[in-house]
Amino acid sequence: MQTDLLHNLNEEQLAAVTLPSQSALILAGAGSGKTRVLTTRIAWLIQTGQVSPAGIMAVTFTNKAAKEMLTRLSSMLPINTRGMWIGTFHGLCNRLLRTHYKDAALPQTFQILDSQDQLSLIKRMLKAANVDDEKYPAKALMYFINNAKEQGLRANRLEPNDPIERRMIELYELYEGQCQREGVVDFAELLLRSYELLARNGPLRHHYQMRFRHILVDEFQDTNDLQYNLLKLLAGHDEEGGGAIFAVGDDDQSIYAFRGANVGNMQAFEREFRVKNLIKLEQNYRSFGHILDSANYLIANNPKRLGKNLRTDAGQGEQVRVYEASSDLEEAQWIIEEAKSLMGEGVPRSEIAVLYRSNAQSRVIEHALFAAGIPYTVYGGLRYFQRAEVKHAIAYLQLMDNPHNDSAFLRVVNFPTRGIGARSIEQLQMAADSYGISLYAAVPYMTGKAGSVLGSFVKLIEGARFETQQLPLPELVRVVLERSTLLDYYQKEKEGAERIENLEQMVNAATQFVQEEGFGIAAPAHLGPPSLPQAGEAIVLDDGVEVLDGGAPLPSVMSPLSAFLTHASLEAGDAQAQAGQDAMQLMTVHSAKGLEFDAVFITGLEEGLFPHESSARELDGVDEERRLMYVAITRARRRLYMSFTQQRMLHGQTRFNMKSRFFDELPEESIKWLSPRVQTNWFAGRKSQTAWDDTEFRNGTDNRIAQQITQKSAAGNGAGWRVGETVAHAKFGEGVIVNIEGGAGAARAQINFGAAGMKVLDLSVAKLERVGR
DNA sequence: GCTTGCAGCCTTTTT
DNA sequence: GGCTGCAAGC
Repeated sequence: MQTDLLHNLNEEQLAAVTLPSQSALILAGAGSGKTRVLTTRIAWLIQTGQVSPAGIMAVTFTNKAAKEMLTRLSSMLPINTRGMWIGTFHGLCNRLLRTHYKDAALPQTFQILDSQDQLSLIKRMLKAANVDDEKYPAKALMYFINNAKEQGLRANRLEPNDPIERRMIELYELYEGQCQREGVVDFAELLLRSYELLARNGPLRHHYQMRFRHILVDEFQDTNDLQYNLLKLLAGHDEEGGGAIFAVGDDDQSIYAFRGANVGNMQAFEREFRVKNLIKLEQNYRSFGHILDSANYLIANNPKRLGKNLRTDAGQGEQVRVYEASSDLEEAQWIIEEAKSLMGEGVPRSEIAVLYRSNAQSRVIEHALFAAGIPYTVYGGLRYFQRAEVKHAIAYLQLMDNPHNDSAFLRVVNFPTRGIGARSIEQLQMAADSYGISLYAAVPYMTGKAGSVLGSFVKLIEGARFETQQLPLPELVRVVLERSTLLDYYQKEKEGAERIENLEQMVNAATQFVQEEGFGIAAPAHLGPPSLPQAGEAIVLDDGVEVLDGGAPLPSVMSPLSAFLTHASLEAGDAQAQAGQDAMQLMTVHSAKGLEFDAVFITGLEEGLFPHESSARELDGVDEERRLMYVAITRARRRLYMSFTQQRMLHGQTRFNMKSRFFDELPEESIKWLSPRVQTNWFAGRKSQTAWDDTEFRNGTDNRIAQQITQKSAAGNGAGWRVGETVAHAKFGEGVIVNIEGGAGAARAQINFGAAGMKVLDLSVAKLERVGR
């Protein structure tokens, strides 16, 4: 088995896997065996004795990817992978901070806020500080804070440009204080704290630099600046004797710039680490020729690429089938017809995927599938650990582990109701504020009825904690579910059955967690898995304090409860649970990344939707949309469908979109148009247009901008102007009327002037001319 | 303290 | 169109 390690690799893959111990960049195209190269590289390094399992760190972006890597690795090598540093950025940072919590100035039981928690903490804070939430919306502040953190900036290092920003910075500072008091940490904080810990603590940094000789990074194009800097620190980039970084990525699949990912990190890495070996994996093992040609043609329209062309030995295969529907309903109907015939040809339902740009598009398709009685799964719904009832139960557990978590306190102090109203909480909040302590700690200062009711809540928590001290985690969870009366509460609810089920599922989740992480296994967990070199090596820090090396498995640094709570925040529980059911797959293009299917439908290929209208406003926005389209195309193995529609209901309005510009960027010979030449009588006065006849796109002034025409009954409105009509304005040039509002006489028109932007003009004042077409 | 109704929201997503 | 969050009313 082990000798076969390098057997089935192609030349490029082999070269990448067996590179010398230097930093390297692997440009891995879609379907080129990227994960395979990563895992084989790790196995090869270990097998050839270049490094021990403890000397490897491998970072991914999702838990799923990390799990996949671990599974494949253990099938390649007879080693116990538990305790190896393979995980997500956040997971590994958590591990580091748990081990060195004192040096990171965190309480031992610090808890992790997910985005929901973070937002509600900010809202609560803004309210308490009497901040005008019109002027400083919680979401905007959250965005501001996360953004700053992702650039490695604390409040005291930010320079305000205006009074608003000055206030934002103050609020950022206030937020940090609140988190510190509560002993909670948001996602970005996990990374920033880790970065600061290593940056400030020389011996600790040095220790990890010496330990991790090989750092492997998956999806490198998705790293943000903070992550990149953390990697630089760990690899000892500026210092002597640093380790090697093996970065794998694909600039063409960078689709997360909107959340801070910086593709530029790839070039920066190449430059800063003086990468000698840039290897391209261009052999594709997934798709047939016409599909790959389409992807290659399309992406060639992007400037600023590192450059790469996928090829296949599989032959041309079938052409890409394109369909123009008359409406979104009809588009859905067509998908079903085609899917049925695919199933008739023996394609399993789970091998048929329907992709769309935004979640809102799924509804119509779901309706149609439901009516047709075809089983389907929608990805991207509410995840297990985010469900309200589960969050409630988690909050009880959080309070037992860290009572100063105010968010958890507020969530359940009166749920199920126990007569603690808004007024009591207000008083409690005041007491807490005046002493600068948590709500929980402030309870003893309360008097009267409120005092006694709150007191009994505290007793409930303390009692549960005492009672469960010696119990294994799953038992503990069960006891808490009962003592909190959550189960009773939902038993009485009419619609509570599913919630009860979810709560009981928590006991199972705890059982599974304990098994997987090795809590409560007969052999003392702190000794680590047998095949791993002793990971709990002691490090002596500056202050003479000895700490364990962070490579120690979780059971030696955390209580089962703390660890379980961490797991709940870091791993939203992708328990889509419907596994086993053979169902068609519905998802956004974003969530399809990394997956593949025999047949793929890319739907809603319309200007304004895909590329999305908001992308026009962003720098290089359309390029990112094109990469998104590239990702979508390369999901398909054998058959690819694309569709667009003349008319679509979105946000309660009917929109008439042009077909996507991306169609113009595909190779003609790879495309097969399925729809007949449909006459599209959008509105009188406009030449009817054939769907795929490009001449109008190419010759028109710029019809691409003339999108999204909102249908309104324009008749009788504003001096006979019609929605959709092309007009000319002395200053703004040519534009298309997008909307008309107000009655006759006081009518205004919203007009898209393309380059000059969207304007609202008063029709009785503006001098407009009709442009005959 | 709970239910009801209305205004405002709406790109993509993981941790 | 449909969901969420908040305020008014019972």
